Amino acid sequence: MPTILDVEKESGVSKSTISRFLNGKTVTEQNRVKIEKAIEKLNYKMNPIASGLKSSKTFSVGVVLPDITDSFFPPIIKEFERNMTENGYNVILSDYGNDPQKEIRQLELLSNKKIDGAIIATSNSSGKHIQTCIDAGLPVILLDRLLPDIKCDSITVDNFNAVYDAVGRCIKLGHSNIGAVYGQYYTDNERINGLRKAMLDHGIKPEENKLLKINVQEDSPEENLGRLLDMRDSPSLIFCSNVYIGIGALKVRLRRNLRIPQDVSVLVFDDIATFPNHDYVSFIKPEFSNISQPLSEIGKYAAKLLLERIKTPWDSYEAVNIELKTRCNITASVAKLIKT
Amino acid sequence: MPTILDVEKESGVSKSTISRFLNGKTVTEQNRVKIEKAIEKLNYKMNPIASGLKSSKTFSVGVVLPDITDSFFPPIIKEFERNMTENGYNVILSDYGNDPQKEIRQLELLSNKKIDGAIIATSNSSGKHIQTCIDAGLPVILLDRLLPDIKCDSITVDNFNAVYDAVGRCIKLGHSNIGAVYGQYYTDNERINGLRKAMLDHGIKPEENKLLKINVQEDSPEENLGRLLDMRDSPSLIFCSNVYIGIGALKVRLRRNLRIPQDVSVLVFDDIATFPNHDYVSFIKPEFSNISQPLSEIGKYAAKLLLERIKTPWDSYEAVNIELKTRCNITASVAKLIKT
DNA sequence: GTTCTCAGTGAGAACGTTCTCACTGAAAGG
DNA sequence: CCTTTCAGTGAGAACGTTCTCACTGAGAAC
Repeated sequence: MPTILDVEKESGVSKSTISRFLNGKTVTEQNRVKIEKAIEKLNYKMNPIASGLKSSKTFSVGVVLPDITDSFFPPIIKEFERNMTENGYNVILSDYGNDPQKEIRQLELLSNKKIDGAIIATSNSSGKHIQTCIDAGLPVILLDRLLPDIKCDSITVDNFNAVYDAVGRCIKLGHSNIGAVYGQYYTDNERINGLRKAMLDHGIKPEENKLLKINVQEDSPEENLGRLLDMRDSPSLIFCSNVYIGIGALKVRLRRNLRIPQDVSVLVFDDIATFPNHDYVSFIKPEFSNISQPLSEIGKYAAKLLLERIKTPWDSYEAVNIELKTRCNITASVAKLIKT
Repeated sequence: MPTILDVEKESGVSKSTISRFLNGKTVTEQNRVKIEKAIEKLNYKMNPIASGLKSSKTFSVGVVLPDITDSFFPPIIKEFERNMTENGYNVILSDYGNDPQKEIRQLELLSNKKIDGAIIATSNSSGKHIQTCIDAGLPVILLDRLLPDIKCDSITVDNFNAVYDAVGRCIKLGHSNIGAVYGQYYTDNERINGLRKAMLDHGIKPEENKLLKINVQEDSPEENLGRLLDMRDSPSLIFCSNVYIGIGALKVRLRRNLRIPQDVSVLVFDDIATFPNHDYVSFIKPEFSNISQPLSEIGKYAAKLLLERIKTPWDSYEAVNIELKTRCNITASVAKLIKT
């Protein structure tokens, strides 16, 4: 492999000037020609390891996730990677398998590896490990949640307001007896609080026994949806706070042969068919009303912000939260109980 | 950040010995204690960039894919990453968006980045870019396909034999009027050839007008499945050579309200519900008979083989193909036309 | 007791860049 | 015409490791 010293010999231009040229600084026209000719002739490629040693930049960034087989992440990663690659960065993938302890270890490993930045979908409610990175000058961006006790950039969607608005629209259609099944995560919590607030602001008292919290890893969404349906005073509208529960609703619909929205109206957070090769649901009519997240956008903005942070010295910015808009699609799955 | 020289001063042991200790060579007990104490005290972490400069090892490997949002890949990547991480390697993700030209560029970028190895699901039928890497001493492992003209390790499943056997079983159940819809990829080709051979070996001449090749990006699987169903002498068994087409079959079943297997028998290559949060199909009875690929295993063996190749000097091995076994599950979706 | 072996050691070169700093010479300013 | 400026230059140090090589000294072999 030819080195910059070979190019120096071949071109007759000093390695300092060659290095400058390679890093985009201006050199005289005649030197540019000489250098380019020599590089071409030798098929010289700069060695990024040697380059990184002095500059302590690796042009690699980390992506730390709980589970890449969760359909939420691939579209985000795809767009993130595309944007980072376009800017000369590589993306290192780190799946911590939903293990909060492993998450901490993985982030530390990446940090020791001298990555230039990272995005992380954390499962720890404490952000100590993240704060450590930031303090060490490593830019980190939080994905899909906030950690109130640390100063850290984040990309989220407006879970609270999205549900607040969507449920508000359903209430205006006449629904007041509202139930929900929701999961154990940060986002589920935000969403269900949006629902509560919407009800309260419309003068409806949420019935807590109709808001069922489940552990999506352990509990069955279908079973809990069934409990709502089997109540004496069963809800006219059921909100499913994530895709797992939405799919539960789909199963219940088919199993019980439910008529939607005659028997019950349904509102789901997330898209049920996210994967291009798994869209075997959208044609079942009526589609569920849903709130869909701009997954590619999340990846895009994560890349954009991270690139900015990498450029800027660590102490000269305030942490920001980029809150992206969801898209709400109320379909025939929500009954109009009153004329509008 | 403390360096090895700080540890040298603190411990009184020379940096050579410290380096040896850090790389797992034996040092005397007393030196070990001194070094460990100094490292602990200074919170020293080895700088992998500096280390990589001399040793030209980055402990990073690449994963080059056409599309990470294809549900086929995440389970593979997950297991691959887990195994590589356990062995101290990082995984760099590179999604080339189904663009063969970009694939070549991305692999070259990774190669220039001095990764230690790579796995690639190629979309190029020529392996020139891969051969270039191998010749340069960079181990590359092919995923899910073979390239006959280059000497390269690969991990595949036994597409041909899996279909050969499965179709053979269907034929023994009495099916002889067999149709198929298949895609444009290498694997589709292997599979459909397995089908052809199975028919021929049972003395049945495949009717080529019932073996419909489609471009899964452009053509509609449903439409083509419909064409088979609408034939005067329509097949008693339809083989779908991949998950996209299998989902097409699912849609057709629901749209046309087909009775399976009374109206037609179905055999699908791949699992329809691969994603943990997308299993809203398996409960529709009868499940489609299918051939499922051991995705985690693919990731595991890819990691195993790649680690081996990284250890071994490039010219001392013969390229191998690891062909993993699929699992065939013939359900009630294939009618028994004759008593067995 | 003398030689041989060999695991363990430390000094210093090497890896291939970037960075620092002093220098050059042409253009600008007086 | 003389000073000032400043973009561009090249020599050599620096980055933090690993590698090479000559050396040590304890135990084995004779």
